[in-house]
Order: sequence, then structure tokens, then C-alpha cells
Amino acid sequence: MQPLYIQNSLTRKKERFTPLSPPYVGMYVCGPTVYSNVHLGNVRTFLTFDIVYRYLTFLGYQVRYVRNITDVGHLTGDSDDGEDKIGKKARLENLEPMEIVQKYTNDFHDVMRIFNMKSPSIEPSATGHIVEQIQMIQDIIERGYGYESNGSVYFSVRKFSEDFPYGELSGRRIDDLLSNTRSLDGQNEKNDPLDFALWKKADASHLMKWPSPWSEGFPGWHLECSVMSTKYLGKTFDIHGGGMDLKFPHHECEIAQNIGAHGGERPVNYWMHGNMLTVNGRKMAKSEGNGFTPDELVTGNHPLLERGYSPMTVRFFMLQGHYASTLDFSNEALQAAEKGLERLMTAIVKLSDLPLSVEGMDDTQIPKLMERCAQAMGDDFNTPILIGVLFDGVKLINNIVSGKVTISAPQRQQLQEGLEGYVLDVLGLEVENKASQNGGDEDALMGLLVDLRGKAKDNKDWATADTIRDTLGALGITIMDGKDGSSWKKD
RNA sequence: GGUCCGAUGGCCGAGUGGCUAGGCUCAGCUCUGCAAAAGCUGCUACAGCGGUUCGAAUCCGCUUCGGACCUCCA
Repeated sequence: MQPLYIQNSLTRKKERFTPLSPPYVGMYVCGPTVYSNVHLGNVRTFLTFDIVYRYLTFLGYQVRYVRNITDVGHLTGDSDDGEDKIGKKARLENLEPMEIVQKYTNDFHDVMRIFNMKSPSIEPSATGHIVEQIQMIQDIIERGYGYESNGSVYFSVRKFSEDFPYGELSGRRIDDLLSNTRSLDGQNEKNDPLDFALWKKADASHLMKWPSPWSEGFPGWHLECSVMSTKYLGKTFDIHGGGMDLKFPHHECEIAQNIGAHGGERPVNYWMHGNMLTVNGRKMAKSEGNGFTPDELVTGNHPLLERGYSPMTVRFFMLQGHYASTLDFSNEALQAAEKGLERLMTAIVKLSDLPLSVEGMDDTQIPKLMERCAQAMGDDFNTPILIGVLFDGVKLINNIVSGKVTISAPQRQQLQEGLEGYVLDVLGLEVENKASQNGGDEDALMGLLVDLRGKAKDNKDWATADTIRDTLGALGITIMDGKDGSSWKKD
């Protein structure tokens, strides 16, 4: 199997990927909190792990991909005395919390679909795992790392850090955290400012609450991921992904909870973090007010957008940057990506009817190209490099079309399977608006027009030929004249 | 204030101690009835200052600017 190297956030090193029990791979990715529409920044993170999932599958691994839906427990302001985001939204919109959850879950799925993201193997929700969460809290308490306080349960970071390292993932040292925290006396139920909630007692106005041994309440935000990853992937699994902004405190707390409940085993072998999408150099975030939804993106209906862009353009744009780097959004960059994608996909479409010759090219050429593709992806999913190599493939295809290079039948099959594998399967790019929706009729009509224009051209009747071309152009159909007649495409 | 990361040509964005990234843009050329497409060629790079080295955009230090997370304040 192709070697794969992954930049591990935990060790801060690029490591050879070795699954716990090949060919199976377990991967957990933190999903959305469904209290509002996802924005483009969220899409980037899910795209990153869509690529990871696709490539692992491409390599032949059998991947169980778990991506949760957070439908309770994520508090506003991320502080422990905040309000539940979904409960708050439900009150504002005068809906049942579960209506909110359903509405934005549907929206999320729609978005994933238009961006051609693969569905996860399991998509569990936090509210579907309340029983397991209560159980895990009990395990943590039994091991001495959790305590009850006024109906709520907290995780004792200080106690935990006496037995296990805390802060490894985020590079935070507990002494620094402590010395930087001014202790607030009284007020707080927590023994220590660093402690985080495992279970919160709900007050009377709280909409989402469940019975528990401690109080009627709801689970803390960090708990669900620990519980669901353990349930579906085991106490130790291969890959855990999420956005960079979840590294601390969310993922750090997750590790502590897992170890706190199950003992000293590290729960995750490879941690991966996707970087942020920025706008004018700043993180795209709801709180910044600089986010826009995929719908606004497609329609262009947003102050930041000069016009609309197709989902595949955006997908390609994002893949031209490495997932671990910040990526800056701009109209210019989107427009450049649009053209680049067009050139790439046009070449891919041409693959199946490349003119063959007996001779063909040097037999090592195509395998070399494919090898470079594999190298790129094997090096921490380097999609920008892969795309660079794919454009060499585009050049090759165009050279074959123009007759500068020849290709034999077996070579064509090799090239087609290879390139389509990377473009369609690994990168998940699909041809947009290409296939005529009304099938044969349109092809036949266009064939007629192209023929008529060809006749006019033969007669040097340029006026007629140009009228046909210009009229079709106005309808969004481009006529392209080649050496052996004309072809057409829809914009 | 703490921790960490980044600064690449008109735009976006890779990358390695010495060997073309790539896409888009722009200019010229080839092809073409013209155009488009395609091909070829060219174009302004590695924030600044030091240091290590035969050689650094790539390693080290400092400076400036920017970002993320946390904290604090409000």
C-alpha cells in the first residue's frame, strides 16, 4: 500500500500512518452545532476530512467515518454559565428545540450534498447518547476525576493532571493556565477555574433537559465527542479531526475525559486540525459577521461577493490550498479557481475520446505522472501539489488532442483511469453543467447546428457561420473550431 | 498578558539548503476566415536586519507586520 504521512497535531510531527488494525481505519470528526446555517468556513473543515476519507478509501482502507451532530450542550460564549445555543435559538424563533435541530441539520446535509461531500458512516447526535454520557460521567467520578457541585458535575483538571499530562495537544501547561487565571471566589460552583462541566443542572426555564443521578440537566459540550467516538470506534482509534479552533479547550477536554474514564491509554493516534478560512485576513466566523452561507455564495447575494460561484469552483478553490494553512477568501481567487477548474474538467472530459495511435508515447510517462500524484497525496494530503501535477496531465491531454503527442489504447485507459481516480474520486470534483439534461435531443439539435455552420464555413459564408456562433453564444453555448471540425460546450 | 503560527512575484497559493511549483492575470507568437479553445514564450518573488554555510526564500537570532487559541477587561 502507498505510504501515507500525516502531520499529527499531537506530536507536531509528520508521521507515517499506521492503522491500529488494517485494513480498517476509524476516524472521528467533530460535526456542526446545529443552531444556525453553516458558513463557508465550516465547509472548509468538512471538506478537509472529506478528502482524508476519500483518500484513505482510495488507498484501499475500510474506513468507519463518524461525524457527530451537536444538538445540545454547546453554550453561548463558551463559558459554563452561558445559555444553550439551541435552546436560545428555539426561544428566539419560537420553536421546539428539536425543530431547530431538524431545520439546521437538514440545511447542513443540503450543503454537504451540493459540495459533493461523502456521507459519514455514522452520524450520531448528542441527544441520542444521553444515557452513555451519564455513564461516562459516572466512570469519571469513580476514578476520582469528577465531582458533583450543586447538581452539576465538573471535571477536576488539577486532579487529573497529577496523574496524567494535561495540555499536550494544545501545548498548554497547567501551571501557565493556572497562573493566568484569576480565581473568582464565591460565585462559582467549580473548585477550580480550570475545571469544565460534564453535567449542568438546568434551571426552570431551560428547554432541553434530562434526568440524571445529579439533577435534571444536560451534558457538557465536550462530553458527547468522547462518548460517541468511544462507542463507535473504541477506546483507542486512528484519526480524530476537527477545526483548529476546537483544539483548545474542546479536544483537550475530550482527551482528558477519555483518559479520565478509561485509564491511561491515549484515545487517538493521529490528531488532525484543519485551518481557518479567512476574509481579509480574519477568521470567518459568525461572531465576526464576515461569514456567508453556501446559498449566498451560489447566488452572489452578499456584500462580500461580486457575483455567484458554483460549489465545485469553491471546492477547487479550497483544494488549491493546503488544509493546514489558512486560506484567504477573495473574489479574485474564486474567479481564478473557476477558470482553472474549467480547464481541468474540460481536459478530463476529453479523455475518453482521445485519438489513438499504434505507437503511443514512452511507456514510463503515465506511470510517472501517477506516481507524482500519489506522492503528493501521501505527503499529508497535499492537494495543491496534486492539482499542480494534474495540470501536467491537462497539458499532456491537450498535446494529444493537437497531435503533438500520441497515445496507444492501453495508455489511454491507463491515463483515464489514473486521472479520473484523482480528480473525481480523490478530489471529489465533478463535471458541472456539462451533460445535457435533456439528453439526446439537445445533442442532436446541436449537432445539426454545428453541421449547418460547418457547411456555411465551407462556402465561406462567414455571416451565417458567425450568426450561428454568436446566437448560441448569447444562449451560453460556446462553439470551438478545431482542426477536425467544431465542438460545443455549455457554460 | 500567555501559547502557537504565518509573512513568497499583479492575485491566489505550493515548496526544497544549490535543480520549473501550479492556477489565474497581462504581453507577444503559432494555429484559425475572424474569434474562442489549445500550444509556445516572456513578466515584476521569496517582509527587514544580522548570523551559520562553498551556497539560504529554505537553518538560527533579532525587528516589523498579521493571524489563531486562551486569559484579562468591558
